Amino acid sequence: MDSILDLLEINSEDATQLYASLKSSIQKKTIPKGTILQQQGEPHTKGYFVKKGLLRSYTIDDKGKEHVFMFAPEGWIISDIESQAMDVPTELYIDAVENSEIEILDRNWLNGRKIPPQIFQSSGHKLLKRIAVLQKRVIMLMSASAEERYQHFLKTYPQIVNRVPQKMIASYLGITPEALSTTKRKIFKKK
Amino acid sequence: MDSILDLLEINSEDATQLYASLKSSIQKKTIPKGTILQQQGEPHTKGYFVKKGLLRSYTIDDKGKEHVFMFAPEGWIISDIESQAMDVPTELYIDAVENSEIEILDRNWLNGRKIPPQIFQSSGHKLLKRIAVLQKRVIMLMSASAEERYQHFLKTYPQIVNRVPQKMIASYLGITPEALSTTKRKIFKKK
DNA sequence: CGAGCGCTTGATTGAGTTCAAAAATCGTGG
DNA sequence: CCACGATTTTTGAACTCAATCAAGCGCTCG
Repeated sequence: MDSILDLLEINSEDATQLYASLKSSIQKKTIPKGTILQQQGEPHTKGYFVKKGLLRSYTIDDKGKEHVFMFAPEGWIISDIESQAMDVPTELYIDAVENSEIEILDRNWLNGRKIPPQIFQSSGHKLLKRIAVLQKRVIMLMSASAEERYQHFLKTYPQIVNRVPQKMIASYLGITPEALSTTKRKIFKKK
Repeated sequence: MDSILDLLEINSEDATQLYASLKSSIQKKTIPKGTILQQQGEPHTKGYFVKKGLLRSYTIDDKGKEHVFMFAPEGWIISDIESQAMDVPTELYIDAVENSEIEILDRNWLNGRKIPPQIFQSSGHKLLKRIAVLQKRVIMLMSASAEERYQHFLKTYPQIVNRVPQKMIASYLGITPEALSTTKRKIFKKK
């Protein structure tokens, strides 16, 4: 686990609101597909608000294997919350899956001092939602088969399914691309 | 840590304020080992602050298998954040692993309306930490072997290891009790 | 003090991985 | 806009780790 900011997923309405309160420290950027915004080991994580395009965060384990932690389409913020909350170097890479327009929030973007209470309060609810998503993910990883996980992913992230390579979805689900391919064939046969 | 109020790490003035806003809904209880506080399917979750003892939350999947989601020793609050944030019936059972003294917070305990903004802000950091823990857990579940997970659990929760049955630890790690037994044997042989 | 629960051990099974290679798709330059 | 090389996806076979099934041991607590 590299950074705490990557963990945060908030929706576009709230992100827009938050943006207004932070604009002084915001830096806009247009980046091509494949751009790496942050790498494992960097001392601090930043927040990346996606105006257009798609980012993802992921770790690379000691065997060199990638594990996608989250995707962030338009209107989302992606960051490494663990790095931020625990004040440790980030464990997460963040890169662009598509050509993207982003706004970079400085490393204190989630720091209470910078954010007006009423907005923090509303973003507090976002934190709860983020916890809810992670809770569900943990339960899925512990108890669900590859097929169940994929079905759940289809339901939960229909807007992402067709925009990212299969191998990244497989990585998000915690299985190999080969296993995902087999799973899809099995699902298709059922129908 | 004597009370829920201490968990929020707030000064006495704020504490008094918060206490006033919450006391109507706090209910103290002493419960024996095995008491089930909340069951899957109940429309609302509550918050349980552990003064003494140990609680856990878990799901039971369609094959009847238990999956421990978290443990809560002294000073922790346990609840179903997903149920609360998404306003859906709870998926989690919560019960007592040991005889425990608890304070029960009504189902709106995390609701911003009830809590003064400056206090909510301080608890915001706690939410971030909780997200950080879940982030780590997801990454462990995706990338680590049974042995690595167990080693990580030993490091992270030394205060819990000797207080809960092996089968619950196995369940928390996402493996069977048999596999945990084998894993421990392997670790022991190494030394 | 014995019945049941929890832990361990071993044998078998199975879902998913690894490895290899072919088929499909993508993207870039001419 | 096409063509060709690179990347991604699929398919298949062999293998691996943990799950399942089954049996025995040892504690505890009723």
